[in-house]
Amino acid sequence: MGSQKNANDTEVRILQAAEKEFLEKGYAGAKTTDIAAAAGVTHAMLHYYFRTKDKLFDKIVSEKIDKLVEILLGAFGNPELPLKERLSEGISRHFEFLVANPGLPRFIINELAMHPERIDYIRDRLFDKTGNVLRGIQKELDALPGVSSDAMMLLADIVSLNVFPFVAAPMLKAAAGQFYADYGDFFEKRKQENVKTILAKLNLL
Amino acid sequence: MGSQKNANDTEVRILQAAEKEFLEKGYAGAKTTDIAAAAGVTHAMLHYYFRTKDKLFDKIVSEKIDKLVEILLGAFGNPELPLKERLSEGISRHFEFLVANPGLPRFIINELAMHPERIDYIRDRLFDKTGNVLRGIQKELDALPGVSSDAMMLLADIVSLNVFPFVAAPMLKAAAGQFYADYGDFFEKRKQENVKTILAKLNLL
DNA sequence: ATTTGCGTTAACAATGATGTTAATCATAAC
DNA sequence: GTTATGATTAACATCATTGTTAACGCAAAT
Repeated sequence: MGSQKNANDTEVRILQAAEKEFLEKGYAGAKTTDIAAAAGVTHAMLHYYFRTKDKLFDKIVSEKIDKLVEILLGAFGNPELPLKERLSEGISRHFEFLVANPGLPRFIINELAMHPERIDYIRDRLFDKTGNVLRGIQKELDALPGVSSDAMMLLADIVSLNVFPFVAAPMLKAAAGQFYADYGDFFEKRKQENVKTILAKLNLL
Repeated sequence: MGSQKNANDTEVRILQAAEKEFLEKGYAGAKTTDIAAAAGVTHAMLHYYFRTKDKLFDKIVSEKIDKLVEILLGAFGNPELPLKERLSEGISRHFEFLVANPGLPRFIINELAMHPERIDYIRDRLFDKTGNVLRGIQKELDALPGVSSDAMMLLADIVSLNVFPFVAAPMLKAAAGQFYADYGDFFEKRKQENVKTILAKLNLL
């Protein structure tokens, strides 16, 4: 099958440009013409490959949700480790994933706020599996002396603490700038702090 | 000075409709015609009172930022209370403010992500004053036995824990639904949990 | 070398969104 | 009751955005 110049290369270039635009500006803020321009093609190509803006957006969303699900399961789903290591390593891995994908949480949050139906897609992929992970962690929590904790709450704690610095980056950047010379300092310290916060709560320090 | 029917009433109706639309859909997603329709007037009125979509949006953003600043200072800025009460009451007040304004955090977060310049506006109103509050809290933290903590980090912890349930509401709703009969249960428990998390971290329980 | 077929483009069509303007209406002031 | 004024509307103008289509080009297959 022949092609003029790039063929399938342009398809991925459009996808990459679309990802960047959608993550930065959201569905309504991103314009198909801008995406095409950033990909270096006419915007007709975008329609040629993906038919509509919606379909293109859908593709990005699903891909990103899958990635998110994968990392969450991977980070906390290792039942070999003792609880303390399982949690501290899980928190760190989750945080580092966010460092590598800083725009992702805000994107997902907004998408779910606009289209709550899509939560079903997440539930199907995530909660069946996390259900087991959470029940496993719950068992270990119940065995902890002097602490009554709830695995669901704990997961909410962890995700809250880890995600917030990324969704609120500009605000924290300004706030941290008053106390930290370098924003990178603040960020790195933040990861350790979150581990500390969770372990302290469980009396595991 | 005469008027046809409502006069200044329509101005506030437009503002209310605009607030709702902008909070729900963001700047790009909200349409001036929809706002006008929701306010029960022609969209020409919107331009008559506010000239442009941008100016209207600006008005909402500034108002909301002011409100946010006010609540943060009010919640944690009482130096009469001992640290433990100051924190637990601050966390609760902040959380309850969010219950009453659940869409606000996502709105502010997105606005700042799109227009980071506006952080200057926040800094001018907030950080001069929070600087003092934070330094005051820091002094008390330094006096705590066996804990080395950082007021800036502590504030980040608190805001993270409190804000996340609201920005990630659909996700948490689905997740909590697996473990809690009622989402309201989860939510109320969450407030207490956040107080507990912070106090545990400071060994104040 | 002709045909076939996908990739690509430019131009166009249609719709939607923002912003403007001239005319109308209601009310208060005189 | 006439006038003056601000509020309101309908209609319009303009521009941006999404989506389509017809023509063109390249490369491989025959």
